[in-house]
Amino acid sequence: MDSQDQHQQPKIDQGANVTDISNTTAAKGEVSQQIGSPRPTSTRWTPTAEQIRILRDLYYNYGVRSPNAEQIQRISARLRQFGKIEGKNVFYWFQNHKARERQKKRLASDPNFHPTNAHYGGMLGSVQMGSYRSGSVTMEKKFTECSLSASSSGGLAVQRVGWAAMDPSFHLSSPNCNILGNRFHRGGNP
Amino acid sequence: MDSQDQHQQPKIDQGANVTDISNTTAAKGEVSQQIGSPRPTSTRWTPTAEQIRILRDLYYNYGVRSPNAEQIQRISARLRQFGKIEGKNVFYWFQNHKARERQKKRLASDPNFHPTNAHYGGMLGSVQMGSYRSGSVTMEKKFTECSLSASSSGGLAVQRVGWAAMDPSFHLSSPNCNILGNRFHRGGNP
DNA sequence: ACGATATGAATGAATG
DNA sequence: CATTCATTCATATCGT
Repeated sequence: MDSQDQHQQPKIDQGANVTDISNTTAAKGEVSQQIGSPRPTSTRWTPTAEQIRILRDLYYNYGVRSPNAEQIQRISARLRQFGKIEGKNVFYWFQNHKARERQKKRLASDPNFHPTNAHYGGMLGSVQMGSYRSGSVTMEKKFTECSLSASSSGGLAVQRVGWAAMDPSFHLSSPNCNILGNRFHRGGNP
Repeated sequence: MDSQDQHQQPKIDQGANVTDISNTTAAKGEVSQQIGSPRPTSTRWTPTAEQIRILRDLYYNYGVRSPNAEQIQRISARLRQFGKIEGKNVFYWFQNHKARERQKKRLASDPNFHPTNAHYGGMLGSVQMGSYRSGSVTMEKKFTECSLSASSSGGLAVQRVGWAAMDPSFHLSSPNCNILGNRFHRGGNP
């Protein structure tokens, strides 16, 4: 949310772009709206079958996981010929795809992994963080710049952890210093 | 700029999930900590509407982008009256907001020309502090002393990090006083 | 029609 | 600063 927008919800505008859906493939979840629809349906990008196919191909057959801005540009440009799409859609797609794949893996290997969006407790045992995670996981945590505001050398103090140095309360939950080490590196992604 | 980023406003309650119970991170003490809680109180900061409003105001109307430690302290102190918050939250907020605004540009459907010196006006209808980089690519001036002094002004409204609040004429002008004691490196992005 | 699920979008928190 | 990861919210879509 960057724009100073505050509006929302009942908004179903969207310029109703073309987004031609040529063939009526409708294989699976093919889009099916727009085309001069009196009601501006759809608020979010609904990938076409071709777009998904290509994205998957890039992901699985070409190992694309986190394309950079340039790649995203190229990819989205290419996919645009199959329907409306923006760079952020591609960005989110890879982001989500990777994350969910990883999540699924964790879920599979870890019997006691948080139920994410569970509708009601599925998990028992009030676990939270710390422990388990067998395999090749690294609890890697570095205390690199833990040394609060070294000095103003050069005129600009290290902005890193700037707040840590300035917050008097600073109670055991400082990010970089991370005494809690709440970050477990994801088990290598295949 | 068709992005209608929103969410998290329709529900003033916010953060409350269907099955979620008493979230309301708002103006309440809210005892965090999980400890056998049926719902592990989220560990991360969930900004209230007021807090976001103020942050955005600082960002867009006052050009605050990378507040330093003192400023972060003041800002968080001010925001604290609307809900639990720490300095790091403010720090990250600005950090993320800025980064995402930039990223959005990079992922925008149109190819940006990088940089050399062209400042590509984007979609910001807001101030976006101009470009007073006056020739020198690197003007590393620090205006740290520029801030502060406000303390008893506003009261009800935002305290506005001082300087800016004192001069009405500055409204939407150039926050030259920049809280950011920044350094313009790599002429490309403002 | 729902309810469940899949997935797009947003964003707090970190890391490099 | 930019990149990445984790979580969560919001919906489109599908199943029954």
